[in-house]
Amino acid sequence: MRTLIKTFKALSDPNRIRILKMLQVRSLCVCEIREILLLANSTVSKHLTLLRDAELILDYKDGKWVNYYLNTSTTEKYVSQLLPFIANWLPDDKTVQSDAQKVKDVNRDIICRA
Amino acid sequence: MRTLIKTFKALSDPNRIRILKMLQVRSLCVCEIREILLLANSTVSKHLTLLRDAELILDYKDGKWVNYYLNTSTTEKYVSQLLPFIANWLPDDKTVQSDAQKVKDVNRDIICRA
DNA sequence: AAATCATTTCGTTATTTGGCGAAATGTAGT
DNA sequence: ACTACATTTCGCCAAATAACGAAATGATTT
Repeated sequence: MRTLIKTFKALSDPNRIRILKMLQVRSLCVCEIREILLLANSTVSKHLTLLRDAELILDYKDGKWVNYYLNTSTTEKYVSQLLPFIANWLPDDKTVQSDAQKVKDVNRDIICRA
Repeated sequence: MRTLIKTFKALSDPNRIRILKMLQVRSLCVCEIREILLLANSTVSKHLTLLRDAELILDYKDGKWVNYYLNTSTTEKYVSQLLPFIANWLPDDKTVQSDAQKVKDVNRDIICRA
């Protein structure tokens, strides 16, 4: 039960859903996400920690950057069943569409100097 | 997006999940649920309102009782896809199992006099 | 080793959430 | 009409959540 609730709570915030939908396009670092969501770095970092605790995402270090990506190969039952649904949801959401375009356009080396 | 978040928020509370799992056994009135969850009537009513707003459950009046039941025929995309999963989840949860037994044993005419 | 820069952690604040009891509402049966 | 009783609504409180900026951490490059 605790795990299930943790999973649903992780999915209960629009900014975290936007993050998951952005990660469908490609893996991202904190400052790229910050730039698109227009939140503070610390806020984005917190959201990512929450998503990782729920096993919805994973990360790996790449130099000074931390890349976050969807945990599509998780052994966690709820995540493995929910992620495919989320991948197919919100195809017509304007914010999600705009986020996806920004993910394609964003250049980490320029953006993250801010 | 708003609808999706509302759905996930409705599913993000253990007492509301317990209610949904109990409703898998049969439809229930507020005081039966109150008796099993050991919460105040007003609290149960609030949870039920939230679940109904998310279209996860429906209700109908039966005399002085209001019967709540799972909205298995909803047209709402998220609910129609999530409810079947929830129905199959938590089969080994002790609380959920105990709740299910209590649902079978509970007699509305005795319980609701309290 | 020092400087730079991405990220995380910490402390604070405003809002939301889940809980209660009391009062209001609605229905059934006398 | 009155009473009984299930449910809902209201007002309140405590805990959880999402946000920020500032300070701490970790890694790369000079």
